[in-house]
Amino acid sequence: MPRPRAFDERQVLERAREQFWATGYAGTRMDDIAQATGLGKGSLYGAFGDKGKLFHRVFGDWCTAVVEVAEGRLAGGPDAEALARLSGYVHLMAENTASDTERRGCLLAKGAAELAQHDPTVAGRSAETMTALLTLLRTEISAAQRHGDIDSAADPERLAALLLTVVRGIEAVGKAGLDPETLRNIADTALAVLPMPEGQKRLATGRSPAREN
Amino acid sequence: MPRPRAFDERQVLERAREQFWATGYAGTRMDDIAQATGLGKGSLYGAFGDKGKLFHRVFGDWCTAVVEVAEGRLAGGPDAEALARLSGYVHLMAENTASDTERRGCLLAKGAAELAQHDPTVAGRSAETMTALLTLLRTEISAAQRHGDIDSAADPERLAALLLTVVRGIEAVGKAGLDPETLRNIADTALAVLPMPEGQKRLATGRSPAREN
DNA sequence: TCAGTTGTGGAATGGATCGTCCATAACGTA
DNA sequence: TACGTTATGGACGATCCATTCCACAACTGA
Repeated sequence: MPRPRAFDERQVLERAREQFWATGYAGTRMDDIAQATGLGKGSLYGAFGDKGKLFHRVFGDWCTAVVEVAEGRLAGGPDAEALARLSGYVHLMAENTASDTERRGCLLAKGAAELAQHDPTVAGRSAETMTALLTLLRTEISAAQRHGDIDSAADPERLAALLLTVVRGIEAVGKAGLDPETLRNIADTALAVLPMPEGQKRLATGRSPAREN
Repeated sequence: MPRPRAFDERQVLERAREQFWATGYAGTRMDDIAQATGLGKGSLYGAFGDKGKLFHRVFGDWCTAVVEVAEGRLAGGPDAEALARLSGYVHLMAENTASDTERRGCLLAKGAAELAQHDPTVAGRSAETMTALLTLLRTEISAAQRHGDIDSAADPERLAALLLTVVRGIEAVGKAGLDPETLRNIADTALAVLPMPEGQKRLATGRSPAREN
């Protein structure tokens, strides 16, 4: 009956995300998005509402993706490899920031910085994302403790919060201008200082540690 | 000869900072600043140039203040108290974010997130600030190592980068919505995991540690 | 007291931007 | 094939905002 849409919604959202990511919410014009997607303004507004709704959609999808990446790296697997999974995740996040030569940073951080204060939707979604990441990290830390790779006297909740803070902090100091090599070192160091069980030797925190994956 | 200014420049900058802090760069209008300071637009532009220059001024002052706070807490003092100074600093930063009920975050992070990508002045100034903080932290960590409060096998440069990341990360996850109590715990945990010298008992990382100042 | 210089503040300007509107196009169904 | 419904996209209106302009005020040195 009706005329069907001539565009792929996912693709449009992708282009819109690129724009918001590159120039922030206030800094991107709807005309930019129209141009980038090839859509006319009428179609854009007809399909997504207004600028705010479109951003919420993009922001929400991004948050979902952030959690999915973490799930892909962390969730599931034998306890014996839990520490390796944690290490892989933290290093992956550091590498993402280190290789972000355009200094775009993370849309989650950027959006939260710009809008969380005044936009309850953004604030709520970012908070949800944080707690989801916390849960994933805590689960993995508990697994590593069961296998004896992390001191079981430590509170997994607290270590999870610390690792989350380091991951998000790497993003922040990266955007603030620290060089890629330093960012990678931070990931190393954060993993190296995790408390080992009594009597077990801790990983190197010295000047030339072999980077273990 | 000329007519003297009828306003206090410092005070005007303070009000302008409040505005930029509250609503970001793109989000604040020059009219807002004119209203907040009581100045007319002519005076504002005559005294500070344009919006960009005014923001650079405010941003620069903020960065200076951030470093000064760190210097006040960290620089100087006996080696025996170096670890306590580090602890005080990290906890102070956590407390700042924890008590920021308006979720304004830090202007340094906010400004860098919004502008660093496209504004070399902001990018440069924030990078300078990071390296200044790194230097302060490294010096203090070395002092604590001399006194035997931190394992001297650890690289002070790396530990400093880790602590800086934690401090900036607390700011980030705070803005993202983690609750104040968690933020305070993160500061505790970050200090607790610092490597102790061989054979010395590490601080508690367990579930109910006494918060030492 | 007067002249010259700079500060003041609000009106005016010019450009940019969000969102709407509408004539037209494309599709499925009867 | 004709019709109803939705999509399309570019022009348009209204608003907003940074910056300039200008008439006037305040001050100092001569």
